[in-house]
Amino acid sequence: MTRPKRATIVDVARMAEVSAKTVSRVVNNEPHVTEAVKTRVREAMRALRYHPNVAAQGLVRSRSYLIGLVYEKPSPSYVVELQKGALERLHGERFRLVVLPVESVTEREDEIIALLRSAALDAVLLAPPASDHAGLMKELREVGMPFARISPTRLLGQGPSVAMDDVAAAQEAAEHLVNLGHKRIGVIKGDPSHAASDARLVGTMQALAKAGITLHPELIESGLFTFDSGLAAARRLLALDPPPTAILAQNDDMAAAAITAARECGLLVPEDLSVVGFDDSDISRVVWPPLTTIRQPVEDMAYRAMDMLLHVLRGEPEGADVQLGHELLIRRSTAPPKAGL
Amino acid sequence: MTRPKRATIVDVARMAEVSAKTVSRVVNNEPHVTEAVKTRVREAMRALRYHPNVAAQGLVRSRSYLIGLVYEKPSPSYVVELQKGALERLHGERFRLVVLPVESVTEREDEIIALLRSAALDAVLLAPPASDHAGLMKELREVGMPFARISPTRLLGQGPSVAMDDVAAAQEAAEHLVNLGHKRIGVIKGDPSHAASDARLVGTMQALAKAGITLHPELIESGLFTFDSGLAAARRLLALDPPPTAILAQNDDMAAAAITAARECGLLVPEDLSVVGFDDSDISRVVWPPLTTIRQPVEDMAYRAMDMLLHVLRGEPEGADVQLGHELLIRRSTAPPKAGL
DNA sequence: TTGTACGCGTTATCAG
DNA sequence: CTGATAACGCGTACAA
Repeated sequence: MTRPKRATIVDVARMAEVSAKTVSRVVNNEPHVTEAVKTRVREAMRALRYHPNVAAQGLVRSRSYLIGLVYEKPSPSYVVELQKGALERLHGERFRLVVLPVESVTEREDEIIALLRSAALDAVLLAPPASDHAGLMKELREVGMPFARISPTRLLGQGPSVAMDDVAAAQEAAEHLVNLGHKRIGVIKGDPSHAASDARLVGTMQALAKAGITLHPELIESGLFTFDSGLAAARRLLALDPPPTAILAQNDDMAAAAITAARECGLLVPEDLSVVGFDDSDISRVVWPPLTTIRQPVEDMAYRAMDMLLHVLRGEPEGADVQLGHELLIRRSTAPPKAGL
Repeated sequence: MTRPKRATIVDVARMAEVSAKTVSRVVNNEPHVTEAVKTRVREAMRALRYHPNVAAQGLVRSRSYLIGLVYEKPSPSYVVELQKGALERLHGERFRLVVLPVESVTEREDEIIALLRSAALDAVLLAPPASDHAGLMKELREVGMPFARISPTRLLGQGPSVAMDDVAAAQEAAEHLVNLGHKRIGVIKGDPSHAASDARLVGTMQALAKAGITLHPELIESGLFTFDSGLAAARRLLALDPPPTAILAQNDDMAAAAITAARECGLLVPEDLSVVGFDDSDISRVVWPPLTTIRQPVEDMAYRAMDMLLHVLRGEPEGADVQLGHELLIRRSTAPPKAGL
C-alpha cells in the first residue's frame, strides 16, 4: 500500500533548473519559452514520469474536467453507441466521461441536479428523454452548467443540439410500405415520455395522408421501446379483424417483438406481414428476417454534441443546431402484401 | 456565461457563525460537535446550496474519487450490464465511474497506464480480457493503483477478483446436448485473446469425454464473440459432411448467428440443429427460437468487484476471491436430434 | 468542543 | 523570456 508519491511540478522544475511557473508554461503550451528551456523541461517531465495533478489544476481553474452523460435506460446498443461517439470526440482531450444513467428524469429534477452538482461536472450531455426536459434545462442554466442536447424534439433553440429529422424519417419508412402496396398499416409507438414517439407518429400519418390512407385509431398501439412492450402491442394489432398487413414499430426492439408475435400467430414475415423498425441497432441484423429500418446516426450525434459542448467550455460562441441525416435501410422484413388482401 | 460561484466552506462557516474547520467536521461526520452546532451548520449548508468542492478535497486527501472501468469492446449488452452493476454499488458513495473502453489491451500497456495516470483514477475495475493481462496488472501495482478483476481465468490470486466457473458452465451446457442425444457437436470458440474461450472449450471437452464422445478438430471453429464472426464460423461448420446436429457457441451473439446460418441452409432450429449460447444477453430472448444459454451474472460480478475495490480503497484487508454461480437456461433452441442421425 | 496555521499542486499576477 | 508570491477550497496537526 505504499502509494508512490507522484512527481510534482516542483520536482520537474528543480530537475530542469527552472521555476515551477516555467514548467507550467510548457505543460500548457503557453508562449514565451525558449526552445532550449522547453526541451530541457520536457526531458525532466519524461524522466520523472510527470503527469499534472488534475485536482490541483481543477482547483485553481475551477474546472473538474469531467463531463457527464445523462441517459435513461434505453436499449443497450443505443447506450453503447452514445458513449462511443462521446468518447471518440474526447480522445486526446483532458476531459473524462462520467456516465449517469438515471431511472427517470422526472423522478425529481432537484435530485438529478444535486447529483450533477455533487459530481462536480463541468458540463453534461443530455440524451433523450432528458434532452427534452424543460425543467431540467432550466435548472442547469440556473446553476450555470453548460449542456448539449441529443435528439431533442421540442423546445428547440434552448441549447445547442444535434438531432435527426424524426418526422421525415418516419415519413420515409411509411412511404416505403405504401409504395409496396400496403394499405392497412399498424403502428407501435414508443415510450410516450420520449417526444420522438410523437414526431415519428406525425411523420407516419403525413405519409399515409398523402397516399389517401386513413390511419384508424385501433391501428395505433403504444409500447415503451422495450421488446416485451412491443410484443404485447403487436399481439393486440394482430388480433384485429382484419389484421394489418404491415407494422411500423418505432424502434428495432419492438419490431423484433412484432416478428415474434407474427410467428406466434403462424404468420410469415414478410410474406404475411411486413415489419419496419427504427434505429438500425444490432438487433436489426440479428433477427430473422433482418429488419428494414431507419439508420439513426447515434454515434455521430453524440460526437457532434460533445464537440459543441467543448466549444462552449472554451467560451466560444454556440454554433447553430445540427441536423444529421438518416437513411432507410431496406432489408428482408418488408415485401408487398399478399394479393388477396 | 456568468458561472455563479459556488458557496465555499468559509461561506457556510460565516453564516453558521463557526469556524471552517467545524463545518468540515459536520461535512465529514466527524465526532466532537454539538447537536446544536451541527444543525446550525446543516441549515447554512442547505441555504447556501453548499456542496464540497471535490477537487479541493481530492487535493488534500490525494484522492480523485474517480474509478475507472476498463473493457474491450465486447457486446453492448455485456458492457451495459457491467456498468449497471458497478454503478449500482457506487450509488450513495462519493466515487464516480469513468468509462475507459480500450481498443486492445495489448495495444501498448504503457499507453494504457499513461491513460490511467493522466485520468487520475483512484482505482480501476478490469473486465476481460484486461483482467487477464499480467503486464497491465504488474504496471498497476508499480504505480500503486488498486484494481479488481472481473472474470479472470488465469493468474488467480494476483488481485481481488470475481468470476464464475467457465469450465463447469460449459460442461453443463455440453451435458445438456449430450443428454438430448447429440453426438456430433460443433463448437464456436470466442475471441482467442479472452482466456474464457479456452476455459469454455475445456469444459465442453470434459463433458464430451465423459460421455465417450470425441470432439474432432474440424468441429471446432473460432470466432471473435461478434455476430459476423459467428456467422462465418457457423457456415463452415454446417458445410461439413456430415454437419453437426448441435452447435455450442461461446456467446449469444455467435449463437444467434448460428441460427441465421442454419436458416440459410434451410435447416430448422431446433429440429435439424440445436444451438446453445452463453451469457443470457438480451439477444437470447429476441431471436427465434429463444436461445438455450448459460446465464452469466455479469451485473452481480461487477457489483461485487466494485465492492471489493471500495474495501481496498478504505484500507481494509482484501477479501477472498469470489466465485458466483451460473445457470443453464433451457429455452427453445435445443431438442433431441432427428431420429435418422 | 472548537479554532488557527499551514500545506496539498497548480496557475495568475505582476515584477524583474 | 522568466520567476516570486498569492490564491484556489479543504483537511491535518496542534492549540485553546
